[in-house]
Amino acid sequence: MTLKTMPQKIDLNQMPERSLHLFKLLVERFIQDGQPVGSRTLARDSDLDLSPATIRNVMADLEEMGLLLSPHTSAGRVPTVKGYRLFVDSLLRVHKLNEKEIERIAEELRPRQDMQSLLQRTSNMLSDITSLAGIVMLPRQDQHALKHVEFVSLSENRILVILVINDNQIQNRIINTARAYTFSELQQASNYLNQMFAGKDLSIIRAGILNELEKMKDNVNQIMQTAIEMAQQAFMKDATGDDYVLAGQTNLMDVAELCDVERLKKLFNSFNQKRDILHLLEQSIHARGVQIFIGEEAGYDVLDNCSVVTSPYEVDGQILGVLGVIGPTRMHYERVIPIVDITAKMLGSALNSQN
Amino acid sequence: MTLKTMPQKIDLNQMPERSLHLFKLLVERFIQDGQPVGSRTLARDSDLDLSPATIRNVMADLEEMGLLLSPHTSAGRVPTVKGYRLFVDSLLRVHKLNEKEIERIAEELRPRQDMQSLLQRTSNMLSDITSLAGIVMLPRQDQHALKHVEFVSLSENRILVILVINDNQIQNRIINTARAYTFSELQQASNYLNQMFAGKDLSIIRAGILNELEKMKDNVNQIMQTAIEMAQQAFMKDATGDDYVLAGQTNLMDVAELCDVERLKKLFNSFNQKRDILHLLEQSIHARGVQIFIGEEAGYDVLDNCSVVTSPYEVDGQILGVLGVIGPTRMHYERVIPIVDITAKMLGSALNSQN
DNA sequence: CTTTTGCACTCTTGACGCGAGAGTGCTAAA
DNA sequence: TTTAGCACTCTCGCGTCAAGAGTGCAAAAG
Repeated sequence: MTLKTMPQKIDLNQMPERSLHLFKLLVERFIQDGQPVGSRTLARDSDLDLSPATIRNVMADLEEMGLLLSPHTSAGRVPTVKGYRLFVDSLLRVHKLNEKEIERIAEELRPRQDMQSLLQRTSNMLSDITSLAGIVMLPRQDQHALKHVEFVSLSENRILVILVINDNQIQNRIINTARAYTFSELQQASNYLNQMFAGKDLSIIRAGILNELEKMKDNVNQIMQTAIEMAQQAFMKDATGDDYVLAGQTNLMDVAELCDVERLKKLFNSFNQKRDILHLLEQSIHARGVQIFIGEEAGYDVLDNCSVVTSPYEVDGQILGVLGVIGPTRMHYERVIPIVDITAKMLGSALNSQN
Repeated sequence: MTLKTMPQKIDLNQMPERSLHLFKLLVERFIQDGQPVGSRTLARDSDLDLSPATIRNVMADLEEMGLLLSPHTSAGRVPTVKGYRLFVDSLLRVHKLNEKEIERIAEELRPRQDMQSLLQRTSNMLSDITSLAGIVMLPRQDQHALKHVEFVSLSENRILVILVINDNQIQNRIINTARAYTFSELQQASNYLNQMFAGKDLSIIRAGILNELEKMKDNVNQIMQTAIEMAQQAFMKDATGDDYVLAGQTNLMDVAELCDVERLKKLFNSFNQKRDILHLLEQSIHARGVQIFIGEEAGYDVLDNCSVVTSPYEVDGQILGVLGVIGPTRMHYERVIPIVDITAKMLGSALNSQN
């Protein structure tokens, strides 16, 4: 008795071929029309020539294994989270994308102005093409090689600092200074800093700056002092770009499973707070290839009835971030998975060619 | 007979004092609890000592004037759009904000890093403090005095152009060039352009550049040629910042009137498309002070059952943009109006002190 | 002339019951 | 092992019903 309730790993080889086949059919059917599917329907669908009663027996077995469950006695069955897991991991045949779709993706990911808008566009495209919500994490900031620093005086005591990082990221920061600086002072300061730090990582630069500050007590070189002071302000606080771009949230409002306003609100709120979602995305940052989170499997109860299909994207083998699609557990995985997969790859190369 | 159906202006002086009073009470009551209010309730609420029947007569009059209507025969009455109009224009007593709230606003609008984040914060604050959706239009771009231009080489044939405009806006644009430029070439080019165009408006600069291009055929000065060519690319396309920052959309999901998913979806979609909403905001850009759009009055049917309270914000008497709050028609105008009002003023001065 | 009382009427809302339909589980037969 | 038969259960839609809220109107009261 207790055995039945024990969550047990599914051993594919132990399972009758037929059961698996029927299970797959059931899941596909359910994904299609969202209704619990009953024995009769399944009997008709399957190419095997079996009576509903037989199907019922099989279904009872599958339910015992924890792959199916019925919402109530006289409804058909729906897949459980565990069922979906088995389905996507072992049963799913992924579609090939057709030429047109690939072209569409390539077109949208054409290298363009700046990274931000490329990522935005990627997210839009994902949501558009899947009719679900698209999400693209902004690149992780763990490596920032300073390419160039530049100062521009804005007013009396406000200076614009422009940092060019890794060749393709641009950061603007405004710092307030105690006194006004002349144009040439600023120029000399930036020359000095560029000479000293260009190519180095920001973390190293920070350490270096502290170092210089020490030395400075002895050294009265005005230029250096200016430069270091400004650098201090400019580099010290890290603009943590821990963030993502989300698109097509409204697509989720069509999904029948989520159409109660309370649930939607919770979901949207957690999109805004970003914390949970970021957490989830970060989990897949070191997976290689597509990863799938099903329902509240991952422990985020706002994602009940939702699945998230993710893939890291990388440039030069360096993983920069994660992108993906958020939708109902009942989504067309066979389409979504290759889309996410190919998008991640193409985004990688688009970013690469932008350098 | 036909007279009754004619939409007629309400003449306050023509209306019995008492009717107005009761009407105001009714609207306030309805705003409070969202239920159609009946004669008995209103009789209890009013300090006048009248029987429900009398109230009913008054209500019938008000309905005839088009200020009220009953959802069905045996429900109470609710204000019509016209009713709301009368209410907000003539009956409403605006609350004074208490110290704490003003402080809160001031705190959030403390001048900070860059304009973008200030506006974002303003929007968040508006939504937070009203429990509705906050919206802040990005400053109109009709005046862009070029303060400074700077070139930074990113790679072989990609150059970062930094435009500082109006002392407080920074634009980064990346342009692609046919050949690589040396550091000093870039420097000379920017010097040349700064000298020539600093302080001028972008539109004038564009004209100027075309002019120079003409002359250039004769002139073979390499520096100038480089500069003009790059400027051509950099200045020509206008980064139309026609846009806004929206916050707290999820607050609208609590609003009973909108809680059907279809309506919400439409509303959210039009937030995303931005077109309609921008249109609406632009209408109030030349109003002085707070303006209120009620329901589909303005002709945007997605805004059915919604009101938008807006106010332009300005620096040095120059109107930069519009901010406001979006909520159900049944909102606490007496609180929202002063909040929007004061926020617009404080945002103006925050932007001002940022220069 | 205004206000109130009384009353009939209308409309919503929730509860209840009912029957149809769908699907199940179990048992016994093939 | 599979199937047929059958009783059982649950949802869903529909109509009914009574309660409650609020109205409009007419006649009485002030």
